[in-house]
Amino acid sequence: MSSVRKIAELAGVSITTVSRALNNDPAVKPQTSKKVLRVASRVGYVPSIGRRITTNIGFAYTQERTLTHPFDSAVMEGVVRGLDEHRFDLVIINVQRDKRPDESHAQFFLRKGLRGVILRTMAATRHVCCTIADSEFPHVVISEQFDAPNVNFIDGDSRHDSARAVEYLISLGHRRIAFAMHTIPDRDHLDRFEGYREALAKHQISLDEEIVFRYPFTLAGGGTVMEMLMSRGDRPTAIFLADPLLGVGAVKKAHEMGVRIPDELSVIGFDDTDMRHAVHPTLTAVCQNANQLGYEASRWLVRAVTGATTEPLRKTIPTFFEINQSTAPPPTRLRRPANRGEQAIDGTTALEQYGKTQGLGSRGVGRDANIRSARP
Amino acid sequence: MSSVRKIAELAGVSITTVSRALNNDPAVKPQTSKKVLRVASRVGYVPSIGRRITTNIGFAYTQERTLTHPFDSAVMEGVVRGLDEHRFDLVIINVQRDKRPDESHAQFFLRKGLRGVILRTMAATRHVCCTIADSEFPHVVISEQFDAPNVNFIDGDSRHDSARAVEYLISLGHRRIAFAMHTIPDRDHLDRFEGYREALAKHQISLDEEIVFRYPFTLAGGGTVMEMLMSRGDRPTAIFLADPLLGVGAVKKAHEMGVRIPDELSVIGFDDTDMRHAVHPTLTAVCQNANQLGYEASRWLVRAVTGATTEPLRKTIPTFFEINQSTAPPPTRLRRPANRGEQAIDGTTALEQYGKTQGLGSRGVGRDANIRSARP
DNA sequence: CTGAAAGCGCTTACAG
DNA sequence: CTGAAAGCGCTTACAG
Repeated sequence: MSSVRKIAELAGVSITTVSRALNNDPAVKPQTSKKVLRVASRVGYVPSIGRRITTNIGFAYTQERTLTHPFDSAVMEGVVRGLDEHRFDLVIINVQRDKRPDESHAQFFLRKGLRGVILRTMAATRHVCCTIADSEFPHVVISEQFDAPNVNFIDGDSRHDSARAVEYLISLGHRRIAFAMHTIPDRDHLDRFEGYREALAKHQISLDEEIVFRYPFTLAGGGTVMEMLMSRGDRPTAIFLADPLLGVGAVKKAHEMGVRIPDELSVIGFDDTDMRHAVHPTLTAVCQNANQLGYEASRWLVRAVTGATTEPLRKTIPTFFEINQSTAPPPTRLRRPANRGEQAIDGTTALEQYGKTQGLGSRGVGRDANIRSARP
Repeated sequence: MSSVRKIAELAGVSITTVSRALNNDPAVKPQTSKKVLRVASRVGYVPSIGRRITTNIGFAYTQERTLTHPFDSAVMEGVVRGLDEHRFDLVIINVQRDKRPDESHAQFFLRKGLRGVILRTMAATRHVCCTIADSEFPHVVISEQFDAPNVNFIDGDSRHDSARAVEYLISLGHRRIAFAMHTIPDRDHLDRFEGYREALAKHQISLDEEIVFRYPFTLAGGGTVMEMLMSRGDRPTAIFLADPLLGVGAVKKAHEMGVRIPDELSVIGFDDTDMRHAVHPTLTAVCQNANQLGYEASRWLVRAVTGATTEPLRKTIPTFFEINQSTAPPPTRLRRPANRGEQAIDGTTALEQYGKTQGLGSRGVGRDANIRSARP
């Protein structure tokens, strides 16, 4: 509903200056431009076509696009579903390609006619999200977390359940546990790494950087991880892979190499959707609902831009830990005490014991009776 | 570049009438409206914001959205990649939700400010694509084929290779071969079914509708297919699943049920991306590059709307047939003559023989030396 | 059912 | 570096 006229009024300048600021005219004094853009973002300005108003929400990456990753496609489906409720559309935009070097992000989004933007980011470009938040342009960051109070975000906290997953391996008797993550980490992968470190530290197992693998999150990447893992002299008895494609690729390669899961090697994966069920044995995994992240993000965003809410979005959705068939005690010859003063026990019994400590019967450990984490 | 003014001139009406026609004002005589809209589509009208012009291409389903299917996410990635070259953006629109009942598709797209549209459709809604083509609105249909000369499309012809795949099974000695496809078929699935029928007919094997399965294209759907298949008294020795998720889900369930692939059951899948490599054994599969379909579709479309080309798009990309480890001769007790007058032979030999008839050495049959189909 | 005219939204040459 | 004014794009009340 806000026109250049209204912004001009609020910012105390002429409509000419507003138009120039929005279009990044270098003639405008930076200070004036900044003021205008802030007002424009705040009142939710969108260039209108005649009397009509656009209903476009942007989907932007601060780094490379990863559209085909199961996480992204699930997020996008959820986003589109959330937009349905207010009849908004999703525009996939390319910031690197289209943002002019001398233009701010908010300016760029306004120029594109966007009402708001959903951001995907990685650790190295988190600061871009803060800049956007500072400009007051309506936004939600998916899958990162921020201390700055003006950044809207929604994420899944996988650290707690990652630690829990690794502790589960330790409880089964594993002491030498490998870890795999994406080459370029995002918050999620770092969280999972942090959970892994935490669990090891808690049980006085020292972290061996030699068995922390960083490969692209593809099936092939997972295959390479498995090859690297099994080629070692001091072979780990378990691995936690912090990404669905890494997990599936690793299991596939294990089959090819004749590595029996879970008899010879226990594998814990991570799942954003249902990929843990694609392989055999079904992966024990830390899971999050990526579709829900997208849905809640976009639902909040349309409500924010339509004025239906003025609350910020700062939400963390719990993940859950699901025990399936890819984990078991380590092979007997490699078994060691699980904890100080506690002898490692026969595989099935260990599994049953874990079930019992969780308040489940011995039959409760398995796919149909998932152990879901409580928040700490 | 075309304004209401120009359209008015070309259509021989006032700009008022043009505006009304574009906005679906019921006061306009249907005949006048149709004429105006045709001119608007033809000259590539887009409502402009001030002096700027939108660069949005729509992505629309004529039926339900299937965004998370590997085919769709690969297509979308390719589409976005193709748009990069001319700095266009992709808007995911929802026709069912937003198109007013009394509004034409072209009207709807124009109102949304789209320069062109990429269409995904199923067999039951093919006619919508024809209507859109008749309105002369810039479009490409992905993965269907049309006789009408004004419909632009790009598809992969999977019929030929589907027949080839089934013939390969027959050459291995299989006579009882099941088939699985999505509940609501699109052109692709029907093509694959047609290929299956063709191959059976060619070898005088009668088609048994009892072993033609129709389930949703999900992992769970594939699992159900496998359960249904194995619960039969007259168990088939092979199955061709016309969808990647059906294939992966079926293999997973086979593992769970203890069905050995390919010893007890040969499985041929279909792959749009690289999912055949996600399972063990790697699926013998008919494959197409969905990413390329998307890329070529959007690349042509932006060239068409920017006037860089005036050629129509009517392209069929060949699929290819890749032999991997999920296929072998049927179990001995079930083996029957592969063809009239030709005795079935020992498994390995049959495989080698097929390799030889294809001009490959006996080592040539396998993942690293794919048999790619020539067009007929 | 159609159009001339009024009027808002936006941008841009011109003036300061 | 900024603004008043001209002017295009579009829509809509008003007239016929």
